[in-house]
Amino acid sequence: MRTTDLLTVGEIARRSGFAESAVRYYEGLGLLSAARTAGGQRRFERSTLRRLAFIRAARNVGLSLNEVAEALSSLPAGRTPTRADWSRLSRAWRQRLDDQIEALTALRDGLDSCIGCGCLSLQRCAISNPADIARGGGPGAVYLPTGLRRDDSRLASPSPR
Amino acid sequence: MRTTDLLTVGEIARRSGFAESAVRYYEGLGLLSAARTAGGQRRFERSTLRRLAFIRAARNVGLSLNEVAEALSSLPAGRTPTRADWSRLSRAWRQRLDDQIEALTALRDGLDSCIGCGCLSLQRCAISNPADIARGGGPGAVYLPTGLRRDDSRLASPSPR
DNA sequence: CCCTAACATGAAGTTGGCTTCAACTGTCAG
DNA sequence: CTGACAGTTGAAGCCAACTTCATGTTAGGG
Repeated sequence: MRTTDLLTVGEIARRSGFAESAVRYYEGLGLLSAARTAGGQRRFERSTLRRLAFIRAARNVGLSLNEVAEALSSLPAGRTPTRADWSRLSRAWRQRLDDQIEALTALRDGLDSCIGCGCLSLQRCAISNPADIARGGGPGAVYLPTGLRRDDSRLASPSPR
Repeated sequence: MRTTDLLTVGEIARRSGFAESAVRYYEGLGLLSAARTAGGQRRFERSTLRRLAFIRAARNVGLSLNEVAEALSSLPAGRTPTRADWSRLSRAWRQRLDDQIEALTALRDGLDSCIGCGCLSLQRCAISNPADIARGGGPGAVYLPTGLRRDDSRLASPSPR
């Protein structure tokens, strides 16, 4: 360790696998916090690496940075998160993964019948219209979890500003 | 049917659930083709609806429009696609769904050990670093199928155009 | 023949998630 | 103390996938 055990943005980037620009970007968004030297340079605590691991994992399962921020906000701001803190978050993810797997499995099983009929019917095809929910009356398809959903949510609500 | 059985962009939009702007956009990308009236207005064949169903389904399973275009290019340009044509595409999707499900399941199973240890270790955590492949030597995580991958692929290859 | 809803085009805007750039400034081994 | 390397900021750029807008044209029922 140098004078302290704090890490520069470069070290953080190298060790986490994120680009420096991404690390700075995340700090700007408040996903990370950093002390500053007298000269204004960032100095990250070691636990930042764990936070970044969390972020990467969250992105891998399809969470947006907003969702990540929300999840991270449940972690203690000051103290280093305990094992229990991380466990709580992990459990929430497990749910999300279960949801995604379930959605995809349903899609796949629906697809089997598509292959059988060669249809891709707008009205009935399970994959184009997951679980027949999409146009079932609600305001747009809401079957897939957000991370997997790519349908007319934008079309349905034109300007989500 | 009016004079012919061709559909205007408005009708296509209404029946497919896509916005008119999206339909025009897709035509611009070459995902759809349209005849033109003497006055320059688009007239779509009925099979366009099926094509759009395909597009929506593809988006739902995480394909980009580029990938959709690639898939669609395997369809006959002129004639109306046969049931066998669609079946072939559907089967390819089934593979993709299988891949996605497998990736997520692996992630989830890895997560179980995370919950056990509360770790989120950069080196070992299965969810942040799926299947311990990510930093195994290659240039970035390549475990998840493209549609689910949200890691440093961009960092690894800055401008994937 | 007229009127209006529907259509056309191209440019610009939007969102999320970063990257790149320019122009400086800080850090620290030697 | 100095020189090279690492760090700083804000603004701008980029990509996908569309949407929105302004302005002008067409289709077709009455």
